[in-house]
Amino acid sequence: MAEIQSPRGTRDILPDEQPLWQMVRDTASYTAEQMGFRPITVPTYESLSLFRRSIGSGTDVMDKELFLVRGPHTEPGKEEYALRPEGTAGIVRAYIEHGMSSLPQPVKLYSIVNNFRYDRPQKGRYREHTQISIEYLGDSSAFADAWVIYCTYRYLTELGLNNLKLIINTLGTPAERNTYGEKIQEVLRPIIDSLTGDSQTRLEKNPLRILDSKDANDQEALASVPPLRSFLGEESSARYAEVLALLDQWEIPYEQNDRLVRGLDYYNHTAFEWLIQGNEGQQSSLGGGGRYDGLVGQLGGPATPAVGAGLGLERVMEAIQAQGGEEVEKITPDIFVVAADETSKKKAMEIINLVLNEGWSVDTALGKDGISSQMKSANRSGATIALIIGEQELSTQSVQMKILATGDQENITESDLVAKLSDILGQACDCDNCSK
RNA sequence: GUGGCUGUGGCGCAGUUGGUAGCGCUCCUGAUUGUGGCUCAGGUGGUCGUGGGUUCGAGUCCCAUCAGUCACCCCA
Repeated sequence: MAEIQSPRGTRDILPDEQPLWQMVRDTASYTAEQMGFRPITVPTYESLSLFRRSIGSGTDVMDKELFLVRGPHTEPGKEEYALRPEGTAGIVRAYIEHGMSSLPQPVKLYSIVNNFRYDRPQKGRYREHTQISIEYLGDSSAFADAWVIYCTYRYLTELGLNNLKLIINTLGTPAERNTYGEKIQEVLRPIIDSLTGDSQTRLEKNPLRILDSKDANDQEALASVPPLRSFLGEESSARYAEVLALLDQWEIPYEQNDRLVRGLDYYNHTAFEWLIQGNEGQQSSLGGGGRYDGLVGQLGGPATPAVGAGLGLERVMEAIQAQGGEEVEKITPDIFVVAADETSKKKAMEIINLVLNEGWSVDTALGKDGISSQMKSANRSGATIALIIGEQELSTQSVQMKILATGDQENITESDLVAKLSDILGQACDCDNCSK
């Protein structure tokens, strides 16, 4: 055990995992941009008050999971910052600060953000995790909701994930939400003693959150609470129906769930969550989102309707791994250059320069002496071709070209080298994204 | 924040009733001073998570602590 370890709840993604990790990230960016979302980068930490005003106290994220940031001379209560626990608040802050409300609406933004929550770590739950956060601002239509969901759907299916499940609900307008909250209080207050401690606290602070309690007694008590749907006005019901109809048209399967509330306070109308089925543990949620029409206004901007989503990229990666899917090839060099002795190393360095300029990837172990150990390195590097240079080659202006997989070797004059390498590497590599 | 289980070389593991810390893989060297994979031989690497305690003696027993993991809570 090393003396110094990575901080609790953080993890390293090592070189072997990087091809998959980068593919997960790149596909996220690609899908978002393909669907009109433009990239934005915002700071890793923001004013504490930003999160206080957006996420809302009474949520776990604010009450017990925030990483606070202070300067060495910060007076209490002044200049307080926090590492972001989620991406939306910072992006909305930037939208307001840079006057994006006077851009043509809607404004569609996305960002890949690392988020921090001071949770107790567990499989699939880290104190630092990465999300793609997509935000569709300035459009109140049901179509915007569907577009955001469609984007997340396309992303997840593009990665080859099956066993996906979309659950969806509507929370109605803030007024309808409040009315419903009061109804919950009215029904549950007389039997408050039968609820869990958490639910008792929530009954006063945030009654809707009781809905997704997993406790059997809580669920039993909730049976006598009418569904939220029965409190919706005609407009809200019609809006919800329209969202569902749009999902049907894109053939996105979903499951309605009256109890889906989500942990952040700013949602209204549509709320949704993506689950991965199979590992029915608690960490089956890949992410989710919803409409947050009040948020821009709450943060001091002009009243602006908006909808967004966030997906946890570590969980997406783990879901791919769990499916055993998506072979991502290890990154290996095209060419490995070997020099037999000191004088050959100079020529080897020229050759390296030449083939790098041609765009091939190169590795070498010129720090090692001896052809044998260099060839060993060449083999382990996974290179397609080894180029070997020694006294004989120097005197004949040539190199030995060896195909490592077969062991075939031939002597090539330097002037033919590039053409010959093109032949072989052109055949050997048929991927789209390599440098050739 | 609550509860269960687990911490032994880089990785995966063994270690009997307390009595000199081991194996496999990896890594390094050599057989093979102009050619890798296979094979064989040798070698590096551990104050047994950390700190106390019991004992003549602790990887092993006790306590604490840290970390991992699982389940709550909640989320991504």
